[in-house]
Amino acid sequence: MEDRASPRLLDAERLIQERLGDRPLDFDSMLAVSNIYRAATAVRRSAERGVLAQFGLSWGGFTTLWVLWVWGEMRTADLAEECDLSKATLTGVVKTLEKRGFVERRQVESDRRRVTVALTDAGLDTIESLFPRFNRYEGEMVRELSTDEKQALAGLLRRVIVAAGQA
Amino acid sequence: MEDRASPRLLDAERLIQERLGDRPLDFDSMLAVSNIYRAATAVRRSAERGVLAQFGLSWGGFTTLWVLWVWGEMRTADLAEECDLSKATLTGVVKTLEKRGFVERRQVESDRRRVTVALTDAGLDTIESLFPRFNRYEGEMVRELSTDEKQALAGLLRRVIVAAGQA
DNA sequence: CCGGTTTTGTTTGCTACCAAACGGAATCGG
DNA sequence: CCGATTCCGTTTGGTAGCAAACAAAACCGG
Repeated sequence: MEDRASPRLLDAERLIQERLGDRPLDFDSMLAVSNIYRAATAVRRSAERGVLAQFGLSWGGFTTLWVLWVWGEMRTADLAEECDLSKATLTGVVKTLEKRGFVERRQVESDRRRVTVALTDAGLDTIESLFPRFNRYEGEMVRELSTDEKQALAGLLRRVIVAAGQA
Repeated sequence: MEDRASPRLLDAERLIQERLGDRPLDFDSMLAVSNIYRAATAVRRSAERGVLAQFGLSWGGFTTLWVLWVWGEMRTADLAEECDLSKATLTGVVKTLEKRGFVERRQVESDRRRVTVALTDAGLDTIESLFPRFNRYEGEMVRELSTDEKQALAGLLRRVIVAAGQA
């Protein structure tokens, strides 16, 4: 069965194979990995331009808002973990979100090393109105896949996430 | 069939569903998209730490070297396109690669607006010895998948790339 | 208590990434 | 030719991202 939807991508992949075909390489793994990365870039760029820009948010900023919405006020370290960012990066993202008035920092009384981050009212309003739109946009980006295929894709990726984390 | 390899990921996904389950959301699309992004981050980080750091290269720097290796000397705009980066970003990446001695810029005689980028001898040596290692590492990161599954994954992602590009 | 250790978030220094503005070079219509 | 336009790569100004160094606070053994 031919992949009618993406002749250009496949052509490029074939050309690469022609150029490197005489070497003993693992093309299946190469194409799987490079397409993961390309897809992530495409998805991020599209969402940032198509939805997030209107709210003045980057992908990382959106993710942070979303995590705080789902889980509520959180300590910095846990928030970084949940957003899949280093603590250092999170400090910067939170700084930007504070500037925009979406979140606020709170000193923890019982342990003054600690800081929690929470949504402001404006942040809550924003994520409440943004997330349904974002989710519809996600649907657009994977509209070519059936429900089964979306689930299969998520499942395959889950196994890659685990394996890459251990590699 | 349960997904034994990633209980934590699935648990987190279930918790999110519990928290948002009363809203009319498209969870299949949400999980597909977020796992694409998570997998790309995992793969990039793992490769940068496990292979590229030894050569003083970032993911973007490696990609650029690789494209130049496969396709040969290229004009800036084409190189940016092939690396899936903006021209502005590519200018910076090339600057770094020049500093490291991996590539060189060349003025085009016939059109002085144009610049080409080419591998130096050091750059060629580097990519020749690096790429086989990188490719083995790619294999490690997707080791949990069979050949068929890798190809299926690449195929599904190709369709997402196209759809996201049009969304 | 008190000195050493661990924990926690921030800062520092660097690279990467983009959009938009720019400035020099080529091209095209007249 | 020449003025307007288009083309090309870089610069500018901003956010994001990491590792490593850091400072302050808490903890712990004696």
